[in-house]
Amino acid sequence: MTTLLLKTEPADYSFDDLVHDKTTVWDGVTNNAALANLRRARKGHGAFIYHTGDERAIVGLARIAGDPYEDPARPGLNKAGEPKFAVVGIRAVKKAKSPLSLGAMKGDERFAGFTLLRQPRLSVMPVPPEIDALIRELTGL
DNA sequence: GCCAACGTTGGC
DNA sequence: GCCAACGTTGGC
Repeated sequence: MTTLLLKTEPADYSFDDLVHDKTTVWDGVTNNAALANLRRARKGHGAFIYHTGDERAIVGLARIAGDPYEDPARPGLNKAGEPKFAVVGIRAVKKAKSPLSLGAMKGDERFAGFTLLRQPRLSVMPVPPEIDALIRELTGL
């Protein structure tokens, strides 16, 4: 059971939008490392939603609604002849009682080494179990 | 296959 | 608005 963290610019698509829609297809990921992480999602896994831009905080929890699949809108193949782009359906679970800000994570040594703090621009990443537990504790999710 | 130039993300 | 950190593209 691997939890993911998904970044989104709230002006483009926010957690509140997801709550309103109930489900959505998480598409538009182009970076190969992010796509590799996205493909590791499995139905039922959790996914924290992180707002970039002015908010810079984990704001809610979603659930993977089904296994990832090829993006029908971008039917390209990679060099290995496999689908280049993948998407995954997610479902809103709960909004965080208290959003967990990037600053708070940076100031908490228990988050040291977390990919979110180390790898800028990566929009999809796995959340290790101990970080997962910490985020749930601090956000009330 | 290398690498310079360019584009994008996203924090500051 | 700036810029660091990457990724991508294209010339060679």
